[in-house]
Amino acid sequence: MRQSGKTLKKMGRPRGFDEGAALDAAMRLFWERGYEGTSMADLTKAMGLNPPSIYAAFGDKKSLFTLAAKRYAEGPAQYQARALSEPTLREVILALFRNTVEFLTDSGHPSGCMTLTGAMACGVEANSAKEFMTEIRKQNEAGLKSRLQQARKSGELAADVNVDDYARYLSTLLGGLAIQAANGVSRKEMKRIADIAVRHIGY
Amino acid sequence: MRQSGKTLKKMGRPRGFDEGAALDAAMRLFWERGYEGTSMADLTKAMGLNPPSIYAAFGDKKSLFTLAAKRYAEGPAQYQARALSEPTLREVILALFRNTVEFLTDSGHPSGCMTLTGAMACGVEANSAKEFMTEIRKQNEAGLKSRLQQARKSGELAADVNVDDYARYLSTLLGGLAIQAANGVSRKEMKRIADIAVRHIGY
DNA sequence: ATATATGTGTAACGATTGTTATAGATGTCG
DNA sequence: CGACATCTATAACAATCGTTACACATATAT
Repeated sequence: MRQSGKTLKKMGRPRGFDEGAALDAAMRLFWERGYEGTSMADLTKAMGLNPPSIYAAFGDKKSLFTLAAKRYAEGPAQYQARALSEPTLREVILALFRNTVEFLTDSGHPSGCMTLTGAMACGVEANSAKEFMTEIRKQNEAGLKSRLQQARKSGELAADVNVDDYARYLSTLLGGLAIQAANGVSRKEMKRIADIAVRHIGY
Repeated sequence: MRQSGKTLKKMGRPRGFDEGAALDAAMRLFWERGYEGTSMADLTKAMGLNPPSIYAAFGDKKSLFTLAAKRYAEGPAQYQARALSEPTLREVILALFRNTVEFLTDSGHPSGCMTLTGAMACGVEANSAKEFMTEIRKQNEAGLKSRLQQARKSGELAADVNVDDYARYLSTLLGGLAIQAANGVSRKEMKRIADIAVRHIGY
């Protein structure tokens, strides 16, 4: 349907903008605010285009989001694929974690993973709702932390263990399970994941 | 401001609905579809109330969401607090994972954790976007899995390790890090989480 | 140059968003 | 029984949503 480089038939007026750059702007916006949190008005502003140009080049909003997501998967998200190409398994796993941490906290792009934030909607409007959810998660982590401190005093937890870090680590595992649930993983499968987790922890 | 039980001044027409039940309906809806994915029209239908009744009893949409979220934290989400009250640390951690898996996959309520899904918007409209994000996450996990299979053939990974489960486990950890990023955890802190993770795995 | 095909800009579309004004119903209190 | 206070229902509000009709600009092809 679409053909931008070659001259096949009668050409009309050529496109006056860089499709890649426009798509990048859309990607960043979806990445930051999620699908529902990003309006076409926001997009027109960020992409520097008027609605008809967007619709002509990328289709409707859903289609634009899909294109932006593909660009994300084939671009910024390649840090994972790079890790997988390390020679040994040990290096793969170390690189996986190293790259992930680096990517998630890189200031060069919206922080976080678009596969989460892109669905975690947040127009400026809904920001307070999102923040409140974050607060609840932090409270849970705080509860866990104080329980760990208690265990430390009772000697159940070695004194050289950093309680903050360990609470965050456990929180990370539990939060990861919530994502697996969002992925549609079954209870049986999740139990096996949890089994591996507690086994590796040492319980 | 509000007073429902006691008779203090002149009373007017009493409320014709159960506030708790109405709030439960709102909670379920937000839990399933997120803040932005749930419209006031949806809420009026699910709660069986007309807009003015909702606004009089719970305030505006933001306020209603906050009340619903509190109800969630103090109700269904107490599974975590219950785990923390186990006598020993070992039991705490085992219960934490057991309860979490059970809760996340319980068919008695919307699956997943509201602190994620409540912010992960999805009106029916945006569902395809969310599903596409899930698909990307699954593809990443699949890539990881095939890399593990390769490692297994080369002997780096013990033959008795279930590759599916192990891939999901690593995915869980990495996804959990993405949530930590959404929580606003710093790079330095995330590195320490990752250190604990790889140490426990054995690398 | 003329015809044609495509892109761009403006301005509007109907639908839905969250919210509220208004009128009527229904209870409690003096 | 009124007088009053509150709740309920209908219907509308302005604003924004995603989307498109229309007119005009700008390129290629003959």
